[in-house]
Amino acid sequence: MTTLKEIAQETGVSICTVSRVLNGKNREVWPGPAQRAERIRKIARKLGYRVNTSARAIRKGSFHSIAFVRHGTTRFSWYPQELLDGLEDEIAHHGYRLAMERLDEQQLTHPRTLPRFLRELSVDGFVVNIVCRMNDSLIKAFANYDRPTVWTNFRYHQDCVFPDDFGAARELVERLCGLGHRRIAYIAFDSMPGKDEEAQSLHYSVEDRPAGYAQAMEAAGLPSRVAIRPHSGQVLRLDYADSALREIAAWKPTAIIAGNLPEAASLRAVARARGISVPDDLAIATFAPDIEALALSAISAMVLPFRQVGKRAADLLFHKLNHREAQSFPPESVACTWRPAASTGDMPGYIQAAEPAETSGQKTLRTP
Amino acid sequence: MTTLKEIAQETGVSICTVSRVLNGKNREVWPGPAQRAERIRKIARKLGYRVNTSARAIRKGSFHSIAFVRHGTTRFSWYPQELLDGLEDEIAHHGYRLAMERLDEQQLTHPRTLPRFLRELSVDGFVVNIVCRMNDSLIKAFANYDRPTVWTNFRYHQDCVFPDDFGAARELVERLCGLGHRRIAYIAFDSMPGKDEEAQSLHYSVEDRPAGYAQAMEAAGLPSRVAIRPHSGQVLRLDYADSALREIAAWKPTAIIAGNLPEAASLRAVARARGISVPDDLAIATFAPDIEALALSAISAMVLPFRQVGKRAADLLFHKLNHREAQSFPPESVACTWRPAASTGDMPGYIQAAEPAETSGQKTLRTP
DNA sequence: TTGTAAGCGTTATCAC
DNA sequence: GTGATAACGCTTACAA
Repeated sequence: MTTLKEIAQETGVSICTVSRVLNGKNREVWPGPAQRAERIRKIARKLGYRVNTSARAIRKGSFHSIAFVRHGTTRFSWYPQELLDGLEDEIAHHGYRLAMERLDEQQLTHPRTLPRFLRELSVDGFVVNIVCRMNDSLIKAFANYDRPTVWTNFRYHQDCVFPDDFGAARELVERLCGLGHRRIAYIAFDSMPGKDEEAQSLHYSVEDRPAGYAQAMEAAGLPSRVAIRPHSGQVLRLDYADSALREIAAWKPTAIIAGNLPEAASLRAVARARGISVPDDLAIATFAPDIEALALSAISAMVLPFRQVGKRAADLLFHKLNHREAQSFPPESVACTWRPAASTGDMPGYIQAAEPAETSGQKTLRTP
Repeated sequence: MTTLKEIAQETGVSICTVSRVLNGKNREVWPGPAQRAERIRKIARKLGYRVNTSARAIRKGSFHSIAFVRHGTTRFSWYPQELLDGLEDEIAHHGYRLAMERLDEQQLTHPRTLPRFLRELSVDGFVVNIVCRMNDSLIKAFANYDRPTVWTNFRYHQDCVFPDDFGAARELVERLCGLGHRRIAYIAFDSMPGKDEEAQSLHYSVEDRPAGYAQAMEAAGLPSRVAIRPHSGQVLRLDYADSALREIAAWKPTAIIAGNLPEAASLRAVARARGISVPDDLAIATFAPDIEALALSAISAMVLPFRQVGKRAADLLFHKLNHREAQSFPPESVACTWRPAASTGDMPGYIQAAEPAETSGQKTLRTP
């Protein structure tokens, strides 16, 4: 690795001159020094000089590094690429770097096996992505480390940034009302009935989405109808979708809000199998990150703003870093945006290939 | 932050003694020094001492940090959490850390906007996760940086680690043969017909899986049958699944290998809608990472070993780091493992709720 | 504008 | 087993 020393020797000036020139701390108004500065830069380029960030860090007293902390158990952490994107953009803008760290279950109970990044604390702050509602011990554990911390995709009473799932559910109801829907049901496969221990490991949206739905329906003076199935880790639950749709069929809904995208996909698949056109006969709406690969044109969605969540988390972290007295901030929810279903929900190719509508018989869900 | 100096002052010994004790470089066989060492450790603990990794790095001449490089465009990178897990485990084992970095398209063409980690090169090596087959310029770009580099989930003629998709497809055929299947079709929705420019942006598995299938079928003396649909970014393509199943229905397959999990899920959904029992009437097999959430009990799969891919990538990177003369290594594919469908493929709950089988009419795919 | 010199926190060397 | 001393690469008063 090229050092300032080598460049100094090559150019015949002192080390600190090289440092100053390369950091742009000379005004370079006179021709002589300006020429010399140009020569220094040229040689630095020729030698492929890169500043040694460790040496710089040791002088500046900062690691210029933020840890992104996820849970060792996959389902206890959730972040789309977008969240990392937003985070990285903002962090890079401040000249910092993102270090991926993992926190395993037993590392919290046995401090002997603390992960390296906590043993060494070689970062300036934490962005935590542990989305389950565990007991407060974890949060207190982070409070003990003298580092600014921001929680992402997690709702708590302070220091957190998360998509406004409650507001999104409300807006979904309002949008559907605006489209003329009056009988809007809510279907989810991953809510737990009770407030038992297991429920504590669920993402806040599992509570907030149905709550937002219920509140908005009540505010609109409309009757709510909810069908819940117990959680299962499967990507498609056609059996759940089928039985949930049957459960509310007699109620004749014209729109359904699904708890998440796979659930919406399951519902759509079952609707198709029954010859119900989506969204023409039955609107399906849900919540989804803005990932191209998840595009489901027939399904309306509130788009979860994970890029902004990441960006905002970084903003708040740097604010904490620059104002060490500011110890915590109130919870921040980021608004979701409405993405209506494409009008060509059922693709011509499928319509043509589908079973003749009369064979599926069941039409109870169709609107008059 | 507590430093060695403070501990030295507190205990009344020299800085380097503290350093030695804390690094366990004293044998501590005599009682006197052993007691003193204990006292030093105690005070270090009391003061909350953490080694300054920057200072250590500057002394050791290493950043103790590996960059994980992903592409700024989401679809050009792909890594499950498992890959990161395997990588982190191995990296942490060597006392290194993982820095997340992103490479955007225009940063490659305009060197002015090089990302910080490449401008500063403050890592010891690169683990690259850019899975599209772009032109070689990117690979050459990395070769220019004097850092060991390993490519993951990417097949190339050197310096890469990836799941053995070709072998997995072969094994899928062999396993299905072992179960008595003779008419095995291959269905995929994301292969491009030609070798055009767009195809260069595809993952290697899009080629390797059908190729492995074709080779194994030929080796078994069985006729191949392939149905391909053009790529679309949607999570479910029931229309594709429907038309592809129709296309090969007359051939009367007893098993289908799907190009990936969403495709398998689409096929299963359509099979269900038609009253075809999976896997009893029609076996569906595919390729999938070992993520709990993707469990689809009725579908057989070759499990993609991403944890090992990550681990192996780290292994190879550290080998390169420790033997700087070893400039490159031949491509390494990691074997996948067979995960058969659960026998209770169609859940009783669904069967009960499903349309009566006679209404769907279409039984062409059933085996005699 | 430039050079000298000190110092950041740590580790390695080498006499003791 | 210990401690003085030097060194890692860089930044920055301060004096020239």
